[in-house]
Amino acid sequence: MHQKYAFKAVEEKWQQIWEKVKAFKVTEDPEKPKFYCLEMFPYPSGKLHMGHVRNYSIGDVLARFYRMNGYQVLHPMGWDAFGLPAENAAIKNNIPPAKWTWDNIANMREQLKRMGISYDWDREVASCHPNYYKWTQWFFLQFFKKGLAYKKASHVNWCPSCATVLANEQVVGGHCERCDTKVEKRSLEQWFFRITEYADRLLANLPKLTGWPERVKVMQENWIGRSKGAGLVFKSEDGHELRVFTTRPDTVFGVTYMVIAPEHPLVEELIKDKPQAEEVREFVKRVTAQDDITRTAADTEKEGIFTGAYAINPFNGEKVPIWVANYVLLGYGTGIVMGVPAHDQRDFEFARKYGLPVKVVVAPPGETLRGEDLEEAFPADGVLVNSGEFNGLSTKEAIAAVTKKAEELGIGQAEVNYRLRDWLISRQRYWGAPIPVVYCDKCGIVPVPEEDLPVLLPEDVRFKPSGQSPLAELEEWVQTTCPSCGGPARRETDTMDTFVCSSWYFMRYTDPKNSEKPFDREKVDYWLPVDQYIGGIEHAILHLMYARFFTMVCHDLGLVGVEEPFTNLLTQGMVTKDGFKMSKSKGNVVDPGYIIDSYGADTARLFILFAAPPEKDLEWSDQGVEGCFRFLNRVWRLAYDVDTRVRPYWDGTAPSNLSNDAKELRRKTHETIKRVTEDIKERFNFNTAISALMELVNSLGKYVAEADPKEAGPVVKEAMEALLLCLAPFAPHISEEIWSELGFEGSVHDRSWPEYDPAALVQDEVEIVIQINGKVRERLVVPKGASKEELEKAAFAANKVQELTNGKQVRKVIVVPDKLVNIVVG
RNA sequence: GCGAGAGUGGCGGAAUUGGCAGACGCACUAGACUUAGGAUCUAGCGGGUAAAACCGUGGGGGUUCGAGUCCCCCCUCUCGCACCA
Repeated sequence: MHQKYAFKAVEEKWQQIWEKVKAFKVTEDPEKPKFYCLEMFPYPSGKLHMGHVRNYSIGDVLARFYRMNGYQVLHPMGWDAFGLPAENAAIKNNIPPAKWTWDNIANMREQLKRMGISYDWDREVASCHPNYYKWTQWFFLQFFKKGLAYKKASHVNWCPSCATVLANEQVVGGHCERCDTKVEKRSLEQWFFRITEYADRLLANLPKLTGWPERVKVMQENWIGRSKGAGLVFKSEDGHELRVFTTRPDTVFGVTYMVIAPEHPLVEELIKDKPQAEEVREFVKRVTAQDDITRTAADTEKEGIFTGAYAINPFNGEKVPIWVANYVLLGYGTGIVMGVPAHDQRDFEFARKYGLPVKVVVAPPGETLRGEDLEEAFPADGVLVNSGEFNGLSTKEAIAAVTKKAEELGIGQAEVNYRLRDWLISRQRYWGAPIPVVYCDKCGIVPVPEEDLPVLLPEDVRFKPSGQSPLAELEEWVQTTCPSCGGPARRETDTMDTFVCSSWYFMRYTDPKNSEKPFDREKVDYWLPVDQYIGGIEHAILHLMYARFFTMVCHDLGLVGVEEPFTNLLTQGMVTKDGFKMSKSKGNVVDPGYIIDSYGADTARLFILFAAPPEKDLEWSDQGVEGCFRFLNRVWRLAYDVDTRVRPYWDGTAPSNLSNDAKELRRKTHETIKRVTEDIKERFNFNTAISALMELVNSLGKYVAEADPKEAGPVVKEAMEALLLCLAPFAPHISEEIWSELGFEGSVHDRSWPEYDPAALVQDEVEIVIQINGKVRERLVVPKGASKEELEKAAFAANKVQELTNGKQVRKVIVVPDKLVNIVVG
């Protein structure tokens, strides 16, 4: 064994061996329990960053741990390879997106291999490969057949910088989730997935996801935003239907005006021939020009204008004015709201501003409220007043009664509304999976037949600096024949949102080479659900909700048995430096490649796991890395010492009368096994698992230096073996090298995870604490398991205790065996 | 404003069931080895004191023999949502 820890040689050696023998290849084995360990696949930007290192190091610990525990472990890796950066690079450097992407993949694959992550590389997928996106397109066709994919015109989010539309989920605070540009509204015809049809299931299943962080579930719940209420139909004087959604149908007698969203198509109808028409048009123009953030901020001043039209309240026949106002959104409910100022704070503010009447219809039991006296709305439950036949009912009763009445009159029904919108999946971009549809003058929208898939993305394209997709201008690609009538037709030139590609990759991993179908039912059912999914919190809504939706659809299509894809979810924290997320613009990026070159992959992995628990943010520390490097060097020196001095004697059996030091080391060994096992399996606290290993190394080092090698042999062997086995998931290369150098058999990674011996943990003696009035005054070493009486006696026998209790009255003595004695004196 | 989470040495963080606060690591200090030390080893390392006492887990109160941990009130920070009818 070399005296010096040559990490570079060690890591390269084992990486080559593992690759050659395909150490981490896995297949289905119904005899064994399975563990599907998945890390979110990366966008191939070209270089690994520390967030990746953290993500994959966490996953690799679990994968290796469960493998050693006898599981068939599926641990795959692939590439979320479509997306805009490839196009930007193409424009900037004149490299085709495909080449740029594949070069990046090659680089990053090399870096991952240098990290020593235990992937089954035979299962690698890349979403930009025709063998993959063929099936993405196939899914689109299945969705289309089921009516879950459809095209419609609507007001959509447009990112001027990305030159494409975005899904609602990809707009964060009015800005593009990707590039942070302010998003605009455009009226366009686009493809959607009908995710709203699954809103209830997506919501209902959330409580079942017990292995998910609470906050992710809350975020999804808020995003889906279910509210129960009623749909009611009002009519304008000239006969237009005004459908509203309300969560408070009980307040319908309190309606004193109606409000319609400025963008609502009905506005034009209502103001026709009205003297206010021009004024209203100008108002609409002004409001719609505002960006969404200002428009929807809670503190934006409510503004409105009377349309000149009136509506009739179907419940009491009252005639109320119809207004247009900025606080009503076209995108939620019906875009029309009944104004009940007495019981809704927004309506109240609006009514006060424009002098509209405030009519109280709900009051606290036994009290009277007067609309003109109110200083704010009364939104709480109460008893109905001024509401005709419904007077005297409670809010709850009235909601039911009014809804029922509306049904009888044929003017409404109970309704559930969602904040969730359908998923806009078209992108006006080139580097994505083409939507497999053609437009025929005769037949209209025609899906491409399954046997014609994939619709290949032409790779020989030229980019203009304008940022526009070159697909639309590629006439030879756009022009095609209609699969239905054979006549001339034009291809859809939009591609799919990359989140579509990433919504099913975890299923493809189970059968990545299948050319007949996206994946085999038996294989996917063997592996799914993913037992542990690991990734960043930024996907709490986006990817994680889309993937759940996709899995449900696949379930309904009979493609997979499960409805929920991810049993346990771990959201890792950010890697920061100087308190900020690492980013090029901040100039605080630490390159993993540099760390691996300078200290090795084992050190990099160890540091990133040791510095903080996985869910928390992790502050990068160059000195912390040094510390971990020093630790691995200590492990190496320890192994070297053991190899030269103890190993010749370690194959005998341990004497039955071990010295106290030897016993203590055995205890430490087994305690370490216990702690590391529990920290990995039950708590994901890799930082404390590593500190336990450090403690073992410290004890072992001390023992080896002091003990007689002949006596120490077997005990040291046991400790060393446990150390290497427990260290293997964290620092796989050095563990493997020392394992083999010390003459242990086979690969450390093929060995069973060690079990601790409870007998070795038992101590003959324990140190207990003697407290007086709750303060520690003395420590005593007593036989383990001593009785309460014995402990009390021993405590009072101690000099210090006698001194301090002398002349005082002992009021109470609390004895906790093997822990403490607390003497209360007064 | 609403919801979730957090607040412990100079720093990252431990403390799993209410029972020795600060494991482990970093930084720092002293010493050893050395031509040298940014290597390695030994010792120390919350504040305070000559040593003790004493003080100490964001602040205040409470329960308890005993509270970082449980309860109530408050402060600060982070994240999410925010005119959703």
